[in-house]
Amino acid sequence: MQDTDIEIAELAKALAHPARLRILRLLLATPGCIGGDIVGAVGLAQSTVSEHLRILKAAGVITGEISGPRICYALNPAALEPLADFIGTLTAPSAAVCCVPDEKEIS
Amino acid sequence: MQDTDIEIAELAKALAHPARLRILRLLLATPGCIGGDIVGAVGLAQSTVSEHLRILKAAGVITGEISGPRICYALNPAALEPLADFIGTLTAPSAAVCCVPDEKEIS
DNA sequence: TTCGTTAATCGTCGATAGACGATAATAGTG
DNA sequence: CACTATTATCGTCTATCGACGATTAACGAA
Repeated sequence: MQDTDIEIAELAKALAHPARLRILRLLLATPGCIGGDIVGAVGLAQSTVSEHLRILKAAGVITGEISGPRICYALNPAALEPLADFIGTLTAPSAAVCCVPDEKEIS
Repeated sequence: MQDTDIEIAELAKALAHPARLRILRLLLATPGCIGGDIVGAVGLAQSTVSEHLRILKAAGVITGEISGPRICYALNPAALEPLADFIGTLTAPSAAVCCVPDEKEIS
């Protein structure tokens, strides 16, 4: 159970910064690819934003795909499942499962 | 939206440590009050555990009630709702609501 | 190939987190 | 009141985070 907790803690740490939440919201609101627009949107230095993107990528929350000279970032919400499950366990001690059991392959 | 992100980041930070996750699991598995049993369970120094408990309490994730010479800690899962909502927004861009609709007003 | 654009990396700095032992503070008991 | 048990706080240390400027790497276009 310890490595699971470590994994969940890593995910939570990835979300534990307003700038990273902002980036995720930005990616959610922008279905297409955006590259350095993130830098302008969060109002931080380019290197700082790159570091935040690296952290999010390392946690698996986003994916980066090279698209010409820039990089297309996209959300990977499935990576957050362990964290979501943990929160769900805490918030719903009685009604454990509420959703469809496998939403992995939807398309 | 910024203060919301800060609040969510604070919640995520509270979960961003294996020892704190362990404490939360312990509280979930122990409906009754436990005090210093947490210290023995997590295997850290008493002062360190007290600090983790303080962080969790500051985030509102747990509550502490004085019960004689010891303190009864209890989960307060409702405090995690902003974080859970955020994750839900990311993970379910299309199917927004999947659960019981009466928990909060779904917006 | 050379240039311009974009992203990642490096080095550095200050601030914060995390751990510990030691020391208070609190509450019940004799 | 004195004593014990439990918890919180303090002081200190190391490690990590977060931000920045500067530099480097990768790629398309001229």
